[in-house]
Amino acid sequence: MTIMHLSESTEMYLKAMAELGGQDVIATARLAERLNVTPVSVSEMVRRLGEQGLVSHTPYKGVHLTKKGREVACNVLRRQRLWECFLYDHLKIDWSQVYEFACSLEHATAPEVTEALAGFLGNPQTCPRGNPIPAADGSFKPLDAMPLSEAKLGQTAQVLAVNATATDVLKYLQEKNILPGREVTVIEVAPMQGPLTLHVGGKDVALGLSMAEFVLVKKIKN
Amino acid sequence: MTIMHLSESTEMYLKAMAELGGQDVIATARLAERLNVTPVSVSEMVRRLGEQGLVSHTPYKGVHLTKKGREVACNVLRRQRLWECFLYDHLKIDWSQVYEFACSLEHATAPEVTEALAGFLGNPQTCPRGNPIPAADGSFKPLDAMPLSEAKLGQTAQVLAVNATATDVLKYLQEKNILPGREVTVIEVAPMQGPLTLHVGGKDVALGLSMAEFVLVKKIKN
DNA sequence: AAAAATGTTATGGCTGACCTTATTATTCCA
DNA sequence: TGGAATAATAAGGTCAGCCATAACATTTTT
Repeated sequence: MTIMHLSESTEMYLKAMAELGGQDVIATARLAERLNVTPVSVSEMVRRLGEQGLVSHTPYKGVHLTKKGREVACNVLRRQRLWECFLYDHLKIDWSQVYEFACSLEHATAPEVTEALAGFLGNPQTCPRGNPIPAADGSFKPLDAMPLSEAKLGQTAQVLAVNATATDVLKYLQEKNILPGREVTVIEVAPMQGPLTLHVGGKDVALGLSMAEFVLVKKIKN
Repeated sequence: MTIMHLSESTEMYLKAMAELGGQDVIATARLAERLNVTPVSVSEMVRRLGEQGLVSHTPYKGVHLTKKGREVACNVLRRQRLWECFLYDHLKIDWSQVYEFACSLEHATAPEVTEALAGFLGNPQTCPRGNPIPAADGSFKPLDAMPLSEAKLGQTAQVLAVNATATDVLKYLQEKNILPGREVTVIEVAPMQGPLTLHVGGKDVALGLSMAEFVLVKKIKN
């Protein structure tokens, strides 16, 4: 693997794609949203990433990670999630803030430090948000889960992971107790892309569909 | 204290000044050396830092930290050195590499993380290189030490701290056993800014004067 | 099939932190 | 005191990563 210096920005683009795409093709607009930049900026950056062989872009159809890009992205995710573990388990940083702090650290982490950290933490398999941590060799088994947004009325499911990254979103989910391990039941599905109403931890909670997309669950009943 | 985003570069300049100046006036050329940039770039940056009230510059006389600049610098040093402790004590990173890895992390560390880390580490007072760690409020008692470069022939002294930052320099000092806690005896002082010859750990070691400036010692005999 | 929405490209601009080269100012020292 | 060394300033350039605006292409919806 060629050694090259990837900028923080590059890492953020690749990570975003891994987080919200995995293998699939991703709309450039989704990237713009998640990264908080304009679509024009995404287009520019996607071209640069394409030139570096990290992504492959079919105009008007979306963009996806190449093998090389996915390797880099998994590496970034590994660092990110290991730091999340450290910040949460050892530094007792608030759950909703862990992602953003880990994100900064991630970009500044040399491979030696990453592996030493993994050892220190005991090679954890998931981060505090429930997402799997890719192995040092880049291998990565995605969760067998579905987005809560696809759950049917009456369904009870267990939250496996939260794939959101924005601190305010994480804070909201934390307050509403929509956290890994919890069980939620869908008690209402409003029409017209309206919110889901969930029963969780003895309370009813309304959750917008777009937020529900980032809550990954496993059916456990019905 | 006004909240503002200081760039990584700004932090590096201020840290460099704190490391090699403390209170004193520093020649812009020394900054250029340590930061590995041209004197012209230092001039530019010093102007910018001056405009932000972080340093005060008297042309041809040098530059020094303002109160505000020193506060920021101490904060940076605190983060830097706390990470050094973590990397060395917990991740078992090689002594000579700890500085550079900590340096990257430092710029990416939020105040909450800094303080949580300090707590986790048990509020250490010195970093693995022997330098004192400024307190959270910015207070900072410098070492009562002299540079080894000023030691006289025949002098025996104990190394208190190593103020070098370049990994190759640290590696050299590590190999030669010039480390905090060690005792060194000056057995020769070559003329014309020539090297010192030291006796340390049963061996004789030659040390250039400029490197010796970054080894801080306390006289213990003669 | 036309209109609306979405995605892409082109152009030009900005910022921070560097760089080089050349000129000018100051300080130091013999 | 005059030349050498050092420091500062000026002018112009680069690069990444963003921005806005506008034109154009494609896809989706009606």
